[in-house]
Amino acid sequence: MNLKQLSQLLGLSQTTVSRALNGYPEVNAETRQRVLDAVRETGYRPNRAAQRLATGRAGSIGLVMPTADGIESDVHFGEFLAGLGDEAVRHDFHFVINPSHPEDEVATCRRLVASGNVDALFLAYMREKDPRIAMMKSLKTPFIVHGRSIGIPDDYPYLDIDNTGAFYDAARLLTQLGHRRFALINGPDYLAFSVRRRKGVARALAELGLSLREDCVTHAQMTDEHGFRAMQAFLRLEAPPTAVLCSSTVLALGAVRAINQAGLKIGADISLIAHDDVLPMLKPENFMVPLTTTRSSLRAAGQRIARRLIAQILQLETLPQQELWKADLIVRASTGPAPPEK
Amino acid sequence: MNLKQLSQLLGLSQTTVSRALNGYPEVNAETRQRVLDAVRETGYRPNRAAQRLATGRAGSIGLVMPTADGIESDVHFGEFLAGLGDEAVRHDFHFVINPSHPEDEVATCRRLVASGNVDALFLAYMREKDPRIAMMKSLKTPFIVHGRSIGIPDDYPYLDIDNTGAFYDAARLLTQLGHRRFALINGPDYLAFSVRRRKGVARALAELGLSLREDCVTHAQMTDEHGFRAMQAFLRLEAPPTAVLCSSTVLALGAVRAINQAGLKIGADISLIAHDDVLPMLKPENFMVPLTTTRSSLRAAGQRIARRLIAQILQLETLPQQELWKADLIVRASTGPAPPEK
DNA sequence: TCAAAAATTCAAAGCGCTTTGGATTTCCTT
DNA sequence: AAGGAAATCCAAAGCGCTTTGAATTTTTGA
Repeated sequence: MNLKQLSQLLGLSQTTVSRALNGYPEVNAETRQRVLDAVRETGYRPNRAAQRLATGRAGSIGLVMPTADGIESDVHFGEFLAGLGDEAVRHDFHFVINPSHPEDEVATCRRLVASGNVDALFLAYMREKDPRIAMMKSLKTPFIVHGRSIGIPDDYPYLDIDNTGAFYDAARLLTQLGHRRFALINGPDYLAFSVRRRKGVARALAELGLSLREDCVTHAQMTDEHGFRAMQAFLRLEAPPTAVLCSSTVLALGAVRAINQAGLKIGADISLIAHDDVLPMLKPENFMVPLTTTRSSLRAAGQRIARRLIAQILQLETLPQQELWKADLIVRASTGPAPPEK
Repeated sequence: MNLKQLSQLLGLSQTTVSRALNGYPEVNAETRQRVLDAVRETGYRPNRAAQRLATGRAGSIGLVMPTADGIESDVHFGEFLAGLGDEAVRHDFHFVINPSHPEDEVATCRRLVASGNVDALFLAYMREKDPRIAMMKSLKTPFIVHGRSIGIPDDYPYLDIDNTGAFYDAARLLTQLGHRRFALINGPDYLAFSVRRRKGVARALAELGLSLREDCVTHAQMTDEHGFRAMQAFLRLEAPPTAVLCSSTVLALGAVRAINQAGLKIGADISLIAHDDVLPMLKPENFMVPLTTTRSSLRAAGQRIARRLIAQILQLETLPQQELWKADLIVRASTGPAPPEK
């Protein structure tokens, strides 16, 4: 069943049927209803290839996967992709997934856009002064950044969470509980979100005239292993921290183990707050001691980004160009008053 | 630059140029060379949408992502996808990534095929008697299975590794080293590869009249955490195993930690072999004690599957319908003679 | 009531590629 | 040298949709 057959069936021209389906105003309401009914009955689905050819739109979104050591197998990536896919499938949008070496990202993006196979690009894993942004702004292809760069103006479309705010709030909760010795188990130091989270913690401490000690911060891939090692190192310090923040529940997993192993009690000897991307496989409430978290769903972000990207391509609706989501601070049992000084 | 312009430039018809580019025989070798040279010079790239419309092929591959708890964030997924993408991008193929609840996979696959948006489907996470296979065979859309089901005939296109053989070989190495008490830290029990790996170990033991004790096998998501807990449990047994097999280096990570924590020496007190998917972020040779592994690159599998899928769609070349890759057994320091009985 | 404006609808021209069915040339045989 | 086969190349017809420019019908205003 194609447009021609459908229009013959209805005794209308292809033009009218096409317009009825695509929401153009110059078509009688009654006629439109007839068309929609016929579509439902016949199960007509427009041929995407023909639409793409006629409109010049590719109907797909490009994403460049950084394929370096320690990045490509990011646990968080699958979850985000699930969100993206969820929304994209609803609009029959495709993906072009282009693996690339991280040093080559700019060129890969450029090539992908030039290929004409995508009509929007998705960017993530932002770094400081990320060169991809200037490059994309020089092209006319729409794009959205997940996260934000640092050190360049925020005048591009992005969706980010308020990392600074989230970690400020978390650290603030802990200072209010009397904690003074802090540690942060963070993501890679070249990624912008890590920088912001660190800044959030530092700010909360600065309000009390404190600062984050250099040996109480670690930066690395967000793996369980990293969490474990980092926590072990902290516990070996002269005056170990009593308040620890983790950039991911994956990191927290390792940290918790190290704490238990040291015979300390979470929420009493040590308070812990982790950032929760809402990975279904790792729920903070299922930890032995339920974790206090700053929460923001990665999957929801994926959906929203797909939605905005698609809206922009189809010029359906005007969604905000920049969004900064606040993370929820969820207090559970892993945070408690600072232990008395010995 | 489009076909028309290119052909005018060359003083040829569109037909001839098209044929020259698509490798048809009825074109003079010299003419073809002229065309190819012109393409290089002008940078002409055929419009994919037009090709798709003309040929009726969608130019994309569908993949249904299981989106259940503990599956979608599979660390191994990203790595596999990198392989797929790598090959697909070379042929301008797209992906349609369709998230789905696992109980709904069959219907989702069917819908995806019916949408006409994909001309091949990729299936993975095979279970016993997986219903998707019969369903796909009833349709005419090409598909490839990564892995194999169990309990139904192997008469569909697949790429699998010889899981039984790999784990048989691994276990055999250990029995030859004198080990008699075995344990297996495995993937989820409903997945076919887990079943096969267990079978491989059981077979090697059976040759010596031994069997795998029920309390020496665990099945769960392949996370560090699982590896750690499982190993801890084994070590608490009356007569702990001296030989342990892990279905993933991710599991081994946790297992190693548990062993170290118990003060035991890997390769002396306990021998360990893990299956290595060649995740760049987790190299077995970088473990404190380098790990003996059964190795098979997940990324290579992704590339190969994309290659076969695309070849089948374009009918380029005839690649084998069924491939069973042997895993390499790489002996490193984590395996040694069984310790003397006390 | 009639011309002008607004609301609907339509025919036809692409979008850029593949492919069918013929032309036209060139190459062999005999 | 002539007839037929083989080798090349071409014009034109789609593929199924969108969109332009115009035609037709309905409303509106004076």
